[in-house]
This record gives sequence, structure tokens and C-alpha cells, in this order.
Amino acid sequence: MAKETFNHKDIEPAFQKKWEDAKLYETDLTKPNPYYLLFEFPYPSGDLHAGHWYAYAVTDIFARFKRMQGNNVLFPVGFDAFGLPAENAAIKEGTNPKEGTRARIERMRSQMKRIGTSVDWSKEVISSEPMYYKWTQWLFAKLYEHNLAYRAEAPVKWCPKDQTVLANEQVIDGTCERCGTEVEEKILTQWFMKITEYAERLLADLELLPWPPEIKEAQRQWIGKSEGARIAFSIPRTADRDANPKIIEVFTTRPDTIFGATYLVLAPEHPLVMALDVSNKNEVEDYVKKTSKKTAIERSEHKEKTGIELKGVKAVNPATKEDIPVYIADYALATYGTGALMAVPAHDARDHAFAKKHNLPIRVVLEEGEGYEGEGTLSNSDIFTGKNSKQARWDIVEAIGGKRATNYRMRDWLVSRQRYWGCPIPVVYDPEGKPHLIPEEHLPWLLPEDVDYTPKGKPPLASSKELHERVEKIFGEGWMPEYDTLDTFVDSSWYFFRYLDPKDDHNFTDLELAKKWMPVDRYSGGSEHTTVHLLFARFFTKALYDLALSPVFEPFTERFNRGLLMGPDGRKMSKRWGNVINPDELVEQYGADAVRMYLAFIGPYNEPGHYPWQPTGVPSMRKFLNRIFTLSQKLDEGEPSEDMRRTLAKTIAKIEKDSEKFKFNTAVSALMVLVNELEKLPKVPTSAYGTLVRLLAPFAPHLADHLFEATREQGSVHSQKWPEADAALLVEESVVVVIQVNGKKRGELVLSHDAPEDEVKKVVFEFLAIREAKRFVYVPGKIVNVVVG
RNA sequence: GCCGAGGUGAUGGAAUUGGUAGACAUACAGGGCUUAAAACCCUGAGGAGGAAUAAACCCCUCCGUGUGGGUUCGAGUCCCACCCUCGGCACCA
Repeated sequence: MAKETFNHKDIEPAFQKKWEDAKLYETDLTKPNPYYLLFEFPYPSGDLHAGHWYAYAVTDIFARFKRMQGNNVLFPVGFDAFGLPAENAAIKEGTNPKEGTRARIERMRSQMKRIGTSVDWSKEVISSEPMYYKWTQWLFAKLYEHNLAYRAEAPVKWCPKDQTVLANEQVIDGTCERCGTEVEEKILTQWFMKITEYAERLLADLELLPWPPEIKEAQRQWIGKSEGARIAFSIPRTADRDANPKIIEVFTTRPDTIFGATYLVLAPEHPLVMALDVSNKNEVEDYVKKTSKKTAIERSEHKEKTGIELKGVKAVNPATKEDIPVYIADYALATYGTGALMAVPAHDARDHAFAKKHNLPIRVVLEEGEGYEGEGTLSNSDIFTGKNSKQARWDIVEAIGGKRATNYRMRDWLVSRQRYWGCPIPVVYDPEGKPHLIPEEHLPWLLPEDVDYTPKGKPPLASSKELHERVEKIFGEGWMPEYDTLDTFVDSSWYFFRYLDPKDDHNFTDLELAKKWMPVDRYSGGSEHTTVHLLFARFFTKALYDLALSPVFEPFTERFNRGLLMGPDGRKMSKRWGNVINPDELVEQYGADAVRMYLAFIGPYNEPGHYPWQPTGVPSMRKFLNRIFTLSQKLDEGEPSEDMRRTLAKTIAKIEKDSEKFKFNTAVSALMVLVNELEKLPKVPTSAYGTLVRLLAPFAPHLADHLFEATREQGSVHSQKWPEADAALLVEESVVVVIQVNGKKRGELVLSHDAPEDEVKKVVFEFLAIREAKRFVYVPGKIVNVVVG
């Protein structure tokens, strides 16, 4: 007969109900001592997988820990519920994305409750519900009013399969993030957010954030600041060189090499291309057409640099006054800098490759020679010859009439999507086609339901009769609706404000509460959101700050990227490999507490590592919980020994410190060490056990509460205070000091922790049977190193 | 190519941030309980060698944190060079 243990199937649902009935986790936001703990609200895919558990269960440990420490913790959850998968499922199954989404949310809610999370469901937000997207629309309107949202024609990335425009951020290696189809480029009129206006602040304010360096660095790179100059090259007309020349402006980070600029390159999409008097117009048009058909991948093939000369056109190098040829080539990007570049083939690898292919002159202007790309001494550079390139850089810019310029790699955020399941853009067009914001009293501007979702190259909203009628009824005949919806990243750029006041019908958030609760104290999420979501949320917060709609200009104080759970075979979990872990089965067999404990133990949560799933992990945690349960059968009223009291103090301090840093793996191991020690005792003092149960509470909340009740304590363990580590007990009176000779361990001595050096020296010399040493190093409480000849 | 993070037993990982490397756990091995198995409990364990013994433990020595150098009384930790893995960006002028 197995030893008596606990039955998680009885305990877990019972306590979940008890907590819910007692509204134990509903946060009163008006109370003092706020702590805002946030995790990324999930997309309602319908089923909780192991990764979801990792995201919610482990942050829940921290929420519970913080609460016991006396913080008023806001730990909310919601659903990022708009988006393509629901729409695609609806197309496939012929169902309605709204109903499907609601059903999946309901399913996920009940699964999340089984984890034993202490999230506050009363603050739930669902981005696809009118109550929420009314405010997405309202915020869009505010940004539009302040010129931070605008409509423009621009080259955009187009996914031919999903039949929609994509943001740059949604193009991965030239393919659509969702479906993997190669992305095409198109010129379309679209809605944008002016994130570039905030580029400098997004960059500079990173300095203020205590974020992990890899996250900050990734954002810096994404913003991609380059300092350089804009330089005008004139293109005189052939007939009369001086009359009214056309100007091509280039951006360069190396104006100091301009004496080596032997030709110009324009992007094929550059507006001037068609405006110049080129003699080979047909050829040029042909090339432009061919380029536009290329996918992003084809275009970024490094090997071959294609391009053709604009014949009959010359530009004047403002430094050398020489005529130089002008080319169009697809290695020049329309969307970076001015869409035109001065080519310095001697000192730029790309220009060099192109020049070789097209037999263009290569002039060395740095003494270090052809192929050199660093800083050095200038040559062939008129009066600047002999000067250092870096030092002469801005003098050269001035001498040739250029101006210093900063350029960013980041582009404005394209937010319109030709898809159905998203937040309608709150705009209508008058009979002249001019856009107008929909007045606030008509918000929420509802997503129509009489819509054909199937992609036909037209936005689905165009098929809604109801929408057309609605617009004409409100605005008049000839007025037309906007058919595009907003990218879901807009929805998720402000949801953390909404949690503070999710049901408010008059404001997007409660600004008084925001003053108290923002910024979010700690935000935990996946590393895939490092550059996209996190930048958009920062941009939104800054923009709202400037509009006096946010008390803070940064949304998140701390940020941790969570690691990735891998399958038992070390590969990414995937149906394809058959290595997907189903948490439901594990909960059924071992209990949610055991799963939580294993997830906490699997590796450090403060670093985004890859953790292969150990099939023995959850059972072994269940074993550990059983041992804690078994301990309850040998309780004794006696006082703990001093040794035990020291162990307890150390354990408390260790778990506290590790949990604060999200290092739950070592916190759990400290708990294990404590249990190992308690098991050695013939009887377990009740007070020591009570401490253990409190320490266990954040990790295994159901069992801890059960044991708390079973040991006849009143109320819930989760309303208890976190135990305090007795500082006096943390200092060991006597400690083991390692004795080294020449850095090698030769023994140990038990010494008082503050023994004076003279005394220690005497004892150590005696121990080693020596009389003198070349050097004697003593670190009190730790180590003695004796250096002998 | 550029940037970032990281290489520690069979495995996940630990190491008070320059002070006993391998905590804690898994897997493994031996033993106990059992008719047997499961469960549970106990014990062992980085590698090589030495000494000793009936045998084992204890004990002793050397090697050992990707590789090679360096700084230091002392290096997994700091510095230099190189190799490898993972992640981000990538024709960004």
C-alpha cells in the first residue's frame, strides 16, 4: 500500500472555487502600495499549450509572492482577440469569427483557472469587443488630429496569399510572417502612424530603462540611427549647363570620401527617374518594371548587382566638379535616406561590386587603399588630402554646401489592413474622397457582419451593404466608408492602460488611477516581441504623454523576456515532430501544482533560454509535494532548534532574493534543501512547518492552502504575510574557513566569523606546521591563502 | 557581413559576482522493503592515479568550467586572441 498522500483532483478545484467565491484576487486599485505585474495578453487560439502555462503559471508565482509581501498587486489578463487566424478559420469553416473567438476565449478562461492563477478576471479586456475597440478608435482619432496618423501613398509590402498589406515588422526574410508567402512590393495609399517622429526619443529613453542589454540593443538596431549628411548633386541640362539644373540629394555617412564618388545611384522607384531627360527611356522603363515585379527576396540577393545607366544624363560631383554618370540600380532602396546614393567604389563593398561589373572608375581617396572601409588619411582630396577622414568629415560637408543629417532605418508604421477581423478605422470619405474622422458620438464604429471574408483582392468590408447604408444614413449621399481595419498591434499598444478601467464608457482609462499605477512595474513576455510590440507600445505611450493622455512617457519599468520550452527531443514543440506536451494530461495525472513547480524549476525565468522538456520533471515535482505532505504527519508542538531556525532564516532570505529576480529555479531548490533538512528530524516543529507552507504558497497554491487548513490555521494561506527572515540568525557565529596554500585547498578550519587576522594566522600556521609565509591573505569568514616560497 | 547573448558532469542547471566548481533535480548504479513489480526509503557518483586493506569508506596527489595566452595570493567569473552554438538585423549608403 502506497503511503497516504493527497488527492489533487479533490483539492485543486475546491480551492479554486473558494478563492473565486472569496474574490481573493480582485484588486482594489484605490488601495495603497501598488504593484503592476503584466504579461502579454494572449491571442485566443483556443487551447492552452505548455508555452501558455509557462507564461502564466510562473508569473503567477511572482504575483502571489508580491502579494504576501504586502503589495497591492494588479495582475490582469485579457485577450488580443482580433487577427488573421480567426478570420482564416472562419473562411475555412464558413463560420463567424466573432462567435468562434468568443468560444475560444471561454475555453481558455476555464483552462487558465485550472492553473491556479491569481489573475483578476474583473479587469479582463477583449480587444475585439466594441467596449474595447471603441477606445482603439478614439485613440486613433486623437493621433490623427495631431498628425501622428496619416494617409499616404507609399511602397508597401503586399502578401499575395493573405491579400493584405503587411508592416515591415511582419515581413520575415522577405516572406509573410503569417503564411510564409514571398512578399511583393506595391505602391498603395495606406494609413500610417508617425513613429519616426519619435525615433530619437525611443532611442534616447532606452537609457532610462533597466532592461536587459540584449533587448535594448535589438531596439537600437531596429531604430538604426545613422549620422551623416545630405549632399546635393546637380544635374545640368545638356543644352544649357547652368540654367535651372535638377537636383539629386543623396544621404551618406561618409561625406569625407566624396572625392571618390565616381557615379550616382538612384533607386528605381525614385521620383526623379521619370522626370530626367534620359535618352534610353525604353530601357529604363523596362528595368523599373522588372524590378517592381521582383520579390523582396530576389531583390536582396547580394551576389548580383543589377542596374542600368541613365544615358544622356550627368551629375556634377560638388567636390571635384567632375561630371559623373547616373545609374538606377536595385541595390539603392527607395525607402532609406533620400532614395539616392553617391557611390564611392574604392571604399564601399557594394559600390565596388557594381563598379567592377559596369566598368566604372574607382578612385582611392583614403591612403589605406582600395577596399578599405574604415577611417584613415585622405588622399586625392584636394585641400583635404593628408587630413584624417574623421576629423575632416564635417569641414568637407561645409565646403561643398551639404548639411548634416541624421537618418533612421525605422520607417513609419503601416497600420491599415485589407482584412475583416480587426478594428475598423474610424474614418469616412466625403463625395470628393477626402477623409473625415467619424465623430465621437458614433463610436464605437461597429464592424459590420454582413461581409464576405474570402479574399478577392478587395477589402472584405467593401462587400457590406449595411456599412454603406450606415455611412450614407449618418453622413449623407455619396459618402463612402473606409474599408481597411487596423493592424492588431494597434490594439495591443495600449491595453495595459485599459486594465485600469476596463468597463469605463467615457474614458479610455482612468487617468487618476494611471498616475498611481503606471508605468507597469514588471512586464514579462516572449522575445519575439522585443522589437515590434514593445516599440509600438513605447511609441503609443509617448504620443499619449504628449497629448496629456498619459502621466508617463515610458510604459514598462522592467521587462523580462521569457525562455522557450522545447520538446523532450530538444526541438521546438510542433505537431510535425510529435513532441508537443499537453498540459491538460499532466494536470489530470499530477496536478496543477506539480506542473507549476516544474515550470518554475526548469531554468532561470529571467533569461530567455531554451529548455527541453524533461518527461520526468512533473512526476518528480509531484514526488516532492508528496514529501511535503508526508511531513505533516509528524508534526510536533516543540520549538525548532537553533540550527533549524538558522536554516529557515536562510531559506526565507534565499527564496525572497531569487523570486525578486525571477530566478524561481533556485528558489525551488532552496525549498527542497529545507524539506531535506526537515525530513532528517524525528519530529517536525509546527512553527517550522507553518513557515514551509507559507514559502510554498506562491509555487503550489492549492496544496499550500490545503496544508494550511489541515494544520488548523485560520483563513487562506494566500492572505498571510510572507515570513520574515531573522537577520540575527543569518550571520553565522562560527564558519568553515578554507585554508589554501599557494591557491590550493589544504584543509578547513572552523573559526569565528570575525576572528582577527593575528589570531587566525597563529592557528593556521599551527595547522599547517609552518613558521613563516611569504604572504598571508585572509578574507574573514571565507578563506585563508598562505603563499610560501 | 554587423550587433547581442552564451559555451560548466550523461541531462536541466547552481556558484554569495574574484574566494571549497558541480548546489538542487533528472537519468544511472548498488542496497532495503516486496513472492515479484510499482511506489517508497537508504547509499554512491566529475575524470585519472596513489596509498592502504580481505574489501570498501576515510585519506593523499594530479587533471578538470569551448581552445590558447595573460592579470592575480587566488579565475567558471577579469583582460587579449581564436573556435563553436543560439538570437536579432541584413544591399540601410
